[in-house]
Amino acid sequence: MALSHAILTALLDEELSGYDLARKFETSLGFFWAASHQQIYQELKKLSEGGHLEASAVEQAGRPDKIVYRLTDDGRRALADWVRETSRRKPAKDDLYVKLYNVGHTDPAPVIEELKARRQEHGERLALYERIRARHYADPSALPLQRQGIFLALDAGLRYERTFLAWCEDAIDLLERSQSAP
Amino acid sequence: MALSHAILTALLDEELSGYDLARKFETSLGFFWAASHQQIYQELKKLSEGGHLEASAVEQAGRPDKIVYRLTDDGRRALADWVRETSRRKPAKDDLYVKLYNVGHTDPAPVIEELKARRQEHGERLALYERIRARHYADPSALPLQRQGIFLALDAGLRYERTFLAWCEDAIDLLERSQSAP
DNA sequence: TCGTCCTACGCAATAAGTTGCATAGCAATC
DNA sequence: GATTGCTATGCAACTTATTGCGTAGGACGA
Repeated sequence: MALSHAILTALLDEELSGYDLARKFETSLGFFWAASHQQIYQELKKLSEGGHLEASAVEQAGRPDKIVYRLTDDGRRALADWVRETSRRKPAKDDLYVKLYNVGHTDPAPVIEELKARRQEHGERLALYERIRARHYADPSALPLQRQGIFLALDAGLRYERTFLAWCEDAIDLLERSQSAP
Repeated sequence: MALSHAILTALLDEELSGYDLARKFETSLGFFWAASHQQIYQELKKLSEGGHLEASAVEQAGRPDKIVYRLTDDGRRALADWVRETSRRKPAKDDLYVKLYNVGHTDPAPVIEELKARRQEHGERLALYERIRARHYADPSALPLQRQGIFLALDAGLRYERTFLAWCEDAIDLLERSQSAP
């Protein structure tokens, strides 16, 4: 009951094709709720059948035709209902933490390597978030309400990446020190 | 390919029944990889059939009999192989962020309520992590390697909760200010 | 013209996770 | 003696997500 709501959310302001949505889920909303194109197309079909979306075929010149989806009143209502429901937090579910539990039983070197790869990856993501913030959300309190919500999600992402990055550094330090002086 | 490895990891040092594992997954490892008892029992069956675990029935007096599982050499090897593989990060997938994207289109009040509930929840989790650290991991660099990995996971959890909590406060502030002075 | 890339949509199989229900022994308590 | 609660295990149905593959049109450059 979740990807469907993310899709409805993505269609709040604009009508999009499955392809457009798939691209959108590679950035923005996709930072907080990832989905592959296969999943998206399936979900779109269900949502249309359920009356939450309305599909219309659009002929295009110079490229394949497409199907564009837009929110129905029903869909808009269902989404608003969902926002009103309370949701539960989900545990992190990151392999890395499980791997850390293995550190005493297995060579820590590959885990250290993975930590370094993550440091790189999260550093890049952090830089990306920072660029987005500088470009679009420089003065949060001046934003209209609609953009404030998105800013807050971005801000959560920013803080998360920063925190993870700092942890990574310390984790690498600790494990490398233990390895060189056992 | 993930819960199975979490289960193997949980069985590194001790042999446990499905019931024991289910309880273990409510704390410690479960903070980083949640699983229900149904999932655990199914996975245990698969892992035994695959030769990664060995099952033995244990008769008990005063309570129902149980089945205890222990790692086979094969399982230990498979686990070590998995630790050596590199894994990818997973996106957060928290409903809350998707809901924030709805804030301009819907009444923000229920989202603010949810933020407050989360503040409470994450505050409690943080306090729990802090108690665990004070009790068992007061001096990280003095720990044996095996405990260091677990400490690092705990430390990641600690930092995450602290960061989330601070974000929550700021998010509530921002949204409440916007609401009272639109 | 051949290969590659982008747009655009989809199927099928499998894996992973959730929800609801069921069973059963024993202990303690009311 | 009936209810509640803990230990202990499981089935069945369903939803959600992943992986791999397939089709097809047009653009663009070598």
